[in-house]
Amino acid sequence: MILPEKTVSRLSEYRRILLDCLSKGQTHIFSHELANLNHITAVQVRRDMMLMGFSSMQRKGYDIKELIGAIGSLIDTPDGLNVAVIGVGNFGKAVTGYFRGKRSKLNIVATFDVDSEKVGRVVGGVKCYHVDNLPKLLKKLKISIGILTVPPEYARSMAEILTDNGVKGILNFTTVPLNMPDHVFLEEYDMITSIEKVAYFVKNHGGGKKSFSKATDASKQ
Amino acid sequence: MILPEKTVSRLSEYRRILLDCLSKGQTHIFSHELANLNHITAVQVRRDMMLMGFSSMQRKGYDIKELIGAIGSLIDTPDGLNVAVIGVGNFGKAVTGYFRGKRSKLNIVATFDVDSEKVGRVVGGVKCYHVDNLPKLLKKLKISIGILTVPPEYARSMAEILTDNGVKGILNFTTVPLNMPDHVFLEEYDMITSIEKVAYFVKNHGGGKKSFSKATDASKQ
DNA sequence: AATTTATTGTTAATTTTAGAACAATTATTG
DNA sequence: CAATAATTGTTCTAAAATTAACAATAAATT
Ligand SMILES: NC(=O)c1ccc[n+]([C@@H]2O[C@H](COP(=O)([O-])OP(=O)(O)OC[C@H]3O[C@@H](n4cnc5c(N)ncnc54)[C@H](O)[C@@H]3O)[C@@H](O)[C@H]2O)c1
Ligand SMILES: NC(=O)c1ccc[n+]([C@@H]2O[C@H](COP(=O)([O-])OP(=O)(O)OC[C@H]3O[C@@H](n4cnc5c(N)ncnc54)[C@H](O)[C@@H]3O)[C@@H](O)[C@H]2O)c1
Repeated sequence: MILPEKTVSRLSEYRRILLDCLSKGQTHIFSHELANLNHITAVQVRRDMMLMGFSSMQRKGYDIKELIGAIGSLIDTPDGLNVAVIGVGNFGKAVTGYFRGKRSKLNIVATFDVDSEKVGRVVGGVKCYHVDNLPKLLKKLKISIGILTVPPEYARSMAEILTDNGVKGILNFTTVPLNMPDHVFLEEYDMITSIEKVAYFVKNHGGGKKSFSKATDASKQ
Repeated sequence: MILPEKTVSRLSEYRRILLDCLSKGQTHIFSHELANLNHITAVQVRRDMMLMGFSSMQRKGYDIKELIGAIGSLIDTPDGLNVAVIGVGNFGKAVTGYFRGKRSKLNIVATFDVDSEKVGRVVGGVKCYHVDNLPKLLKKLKISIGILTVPPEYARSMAEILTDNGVKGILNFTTVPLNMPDHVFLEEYDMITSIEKVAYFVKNHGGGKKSFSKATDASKQ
């Protein structure tokens, strides 16, 4: 049974927060606590738990370790997935460095570039190869996820190489919207859109979302 | 009248694409063309146009220049908004460099850090100041948007300084969810969440969104 | 051990977002 | 200039996401 995209995003966020709680020695957490830490509502948390088929001992809150495990068993692949970063300029390098070691089940196993300054070196902690080797290495290293951080004009051709060589998911940071075959999951993000959204609401609202200040479940703790 | 967040995001994306079309000498565009370039449906485009109160000469498509202007008049502030980046490590530097010059109405006027290697220098094309000067300079430079790229442990305190000194919108790239007063618009993004979403769907679906392959409006052109 | 309190799981209601359908309109064609 | 074709604006419908409401349950309190 497949979970909604929004729920999956939240599970990832829950896990980040739960790991933090765990490292501080906390063992259980109530729905409204997890909600507060994430700035969402407790109902939403409980609903997500329900969707993923997770339940707690009533009145004790959710067992943090178990919950982390449950989220992991949904998101992670037991043997991990291999990831490649294509284009390691300023942004690609920052991304690579940021990911490294963050999730043991997602391994950035190679980066690719055309720049002879980078090819053959270690960039952001990972070996950089020339893009000419991309098709070969994608298969050899069993890479199933690609992160695109090349200049916009190369986005389409690189995406094609990825999908032609077994990649099943792409995280596209270029400004070029891609059109992927149905069997490839595509996630796109452009921070210009984010900042323009902020700008719009700063301009038209003096900042601030809606005006949610209702007294519900969520205002507890 | 306030537009839905999703519509605002799309307007930003439309503008990016339209600017590209304009630079290629195109003067008009049909709803289905704009939709195809963005990989959404034509209805959605027309609906967004309706929401923003924009209309075309029927049968000629939308006037690209006019549309860009209309989007600008909604998103942009005539005199522009000033933006600050807090924390110019790998990621902050990449972000600063990426934004610079991308939108003339959003000016990154200062960056802030604690590292003496950076303070006083120009980082990513913008002067870097010591965070100690943050309160003073936020007011002096009339900064209304802050981009947070500091290490997680400083996110909360930096956000507080921002909101205490007139900032009305925050783009938070740290892994710490923030709790903002109602009058501040907050946008958060973490790429770990994005990649884990990709991982989930690669694992549970062999990639691929839903399975939308219906013959509608959108399949034209 | 009865009563109160806190918290969950779930259903129902609401809101938000997207899609389908189609009449109205304008260009193009014969 | 009538008929046809293409495209929009909008209404009506559908789906997705969120929130509210509440019964069920288990702990805590008396
Ligand atoms: N989505 C976002 O939020 C965001 C933020 C910053 C940058 N970006 C995008 O990321 C991309 C890179 O930005 P940047 O600031 O790092 O630019 P950059 O110029 O610093 O880096 C681009 C890198 O790609 C390499 N490259 C060029 N052609 C290539 C190819 N065919 N195959 C592999 N590598 C190739 C270059 O050698 C360079 O190292 C751009 O498309 C930019 O728009 C996106
Ligand atoms: N959201 C994302 O997609 C994403 C991606 C990469 C990094 N990040 C986040 O961005 C942040 C920075 O990441 P990075 O890779 O650039 O790390 P980094 O260590 O390279 O940079 C951090 C910078 O912040 C400076 N700094 C430290 N304390 C400060 C303070 N109190 N005020 C101002 N500046 C201060 C440091 O001197 C350094 O220059 C982290 O929180 C990281 O989690 C987010």
